[in-house]
Amino acid sequence: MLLLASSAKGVCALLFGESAAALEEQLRQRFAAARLTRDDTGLGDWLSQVLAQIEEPRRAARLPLDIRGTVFQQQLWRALQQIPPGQTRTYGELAAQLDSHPRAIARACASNPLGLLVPCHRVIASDGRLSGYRWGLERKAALLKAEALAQDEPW
DNA sequence: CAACACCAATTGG
DNA sequence: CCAATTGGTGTTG
Repeated sequence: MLLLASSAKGVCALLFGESAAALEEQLRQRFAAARLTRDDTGLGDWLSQVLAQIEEPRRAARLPLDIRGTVFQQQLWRALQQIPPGQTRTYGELAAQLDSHPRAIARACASNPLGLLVPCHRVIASDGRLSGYRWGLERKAALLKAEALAQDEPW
C-alpha cells in the first residue's frame, strides 16, 4: 500500500506500508509537528503520475517536491535525482561526490521520506550488490530490475 | 549544549 | 570472516 502526502509547496512524502493506519503512523512520526489533514481525492492526480512513473521509470514524474531535511540530506537527494533510471551509484561514489563518508550517505538515504521520487534504490554497495532498503530489499531489487529492463527496450 | 546510541558501509587484519 | 572505524542525526541528560 502507498501513501502520498503533500504540503502547500508540493509532495513531501511517499511511503510504503502494511495498512492505512501504519502509514499514517509513519507520516506522523516523520512530521511530528505537522497538522495532518486527510485528502483522498485531491491528490489523485499526483498519485496517478507517481504510479505511471513506477510503470515507466524513464518518465520521471515532474512533481513539485517539498523536501524537508538538513542541508546534507538535500544535497544527497539532489544528487540522487541526477542518477538516470537503470543506473546505479555506490555509497562510496556518492560520498566522494559530496565530500563525505559512505556511512553518512547511507544514513541520509535511510531517512529519505520520498520513496521512488528520490531514487534511493539506485544506491548499492561498493561490491556491486544490494545492501539495504528501507522498504525491503525485495522492492529495491524489483525496482532496479524494472528500470534495467525498461532501459533495454527500444522506445 | 554534550554525550550517546543507531545505522541501507567500507576497509584492513 | 570479523572488528574497528566513520559521520550524520535523533534522543536524552
